[in-house]
Amino acid sequence: MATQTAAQRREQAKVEYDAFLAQCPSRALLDRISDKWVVLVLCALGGEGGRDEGTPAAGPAPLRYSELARRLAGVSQKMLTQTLRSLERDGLVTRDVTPTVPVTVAYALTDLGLSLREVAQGLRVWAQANMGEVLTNRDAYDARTS
Amino acid sequence: MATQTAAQRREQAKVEYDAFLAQCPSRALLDRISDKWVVLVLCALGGEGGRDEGTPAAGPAPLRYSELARRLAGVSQKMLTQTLRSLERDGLVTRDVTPTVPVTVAYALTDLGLSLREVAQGLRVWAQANMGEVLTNRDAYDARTS
DNA sequence: CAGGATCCCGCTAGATACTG
DNA sequence: CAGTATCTAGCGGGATCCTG
Repeated sequence: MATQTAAQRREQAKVEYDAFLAQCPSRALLDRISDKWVVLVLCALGGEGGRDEGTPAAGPAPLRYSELARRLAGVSQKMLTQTLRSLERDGLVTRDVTPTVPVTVAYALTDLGLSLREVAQGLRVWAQANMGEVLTNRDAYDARTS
Repeated sequence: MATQTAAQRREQAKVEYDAFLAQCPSRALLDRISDKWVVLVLCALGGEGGRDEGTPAAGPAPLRYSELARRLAGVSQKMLTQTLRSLERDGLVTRDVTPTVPVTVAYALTDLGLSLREVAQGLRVWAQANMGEVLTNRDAYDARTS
C-alpha cells in the first residue's frame, strides 16, 4: 500500500507545521479541536462527570452513546455523532460495537486522545474557574461603553 | 452602582459553574474560548511568532493591530477586530490607544489573559506536534471505510 | 439503542467600500 | 493605521422523521 510513502513524506516534514500559517494543515486541525463539543466529549470520556469529584484522574472508562448524550446536556444527536466520527477518524477515540440486540456502542479515548484530553480539561476548568471574573469584567466594560 | 450586588451574587455561586450543563454560563464561555482565532491571538500576544523560537517565555510584548494581522495569516479585519473586542470585554487583553497621526493601537495580555494563554498554547502546540499522526490515522480510517 | 437522511433556518465569516 | 459599515453567500447546526 502507499501508506508508507505518505508516512515518509510526513516524517521529513514533521517539524514544519505552523498553525499561524493559513495554508498549514495544523491550522485546520486547530480549528477542529477548538470546538466546544470536542472539548466536552474528551473531558467526558476522560472520566469527568462535570464537577471535580473525588476521582482525580480515573482511568478512561468507555462510555456508551446514550451516556455521552446525557452528560453533554443540550447536544443534538447530529453534533454528537458528527463529533465522535471526527474524533474517531483522527484517531482520538475508539468506537466498539457489540452486536447485542439492540446494538451497544462504546467510545473510549486512545492514547492520542488522552494527550489532547489534558489540554481540553484545561480549557473547561479555566472556563469554570474564571467565569466569575469574566462576568465582572464584562459588567465593567459594558458600563464604561454604554 | 449595582456592580457590587452583582459581584456578590456571583461570589456565593463561585464554585457552581459546570460547563456540562447547557444553561450554565461557563458553557457559553467555553464556546467563546474554544475558537481558532482566540487561541492564535492569545498565542501571538504571548510572544509566539509561530514556531518555538529561542525565547521560551518572553514577556507579553504588546502588539499593534497591523502586527497581529500579519502574524495571524489569513484573518479578516472583521474577525480580528471582533475577536479582540471580545477578549477586551472579557478582560483578557488590554487595548491602548496612542493618539498619534495616524493613531497607534497596542494590544497586550492581562494576567487573566496570560493564564488562558497557557492553555491556548497547549492547544496550538498539540495541533502542530500531532498533525502527522492525525494525518496517518485519517488515511487508515478512509482506507478502511472506502 | 445508535444512529442515518433530510429539510431548513440563522448567523457568521468573508468580501468590499468607506472613514477619522 | 485601525478600524466601522453594509451586504451577501454559505454552512453550521437544530429539528424532525426514519431504520437495522
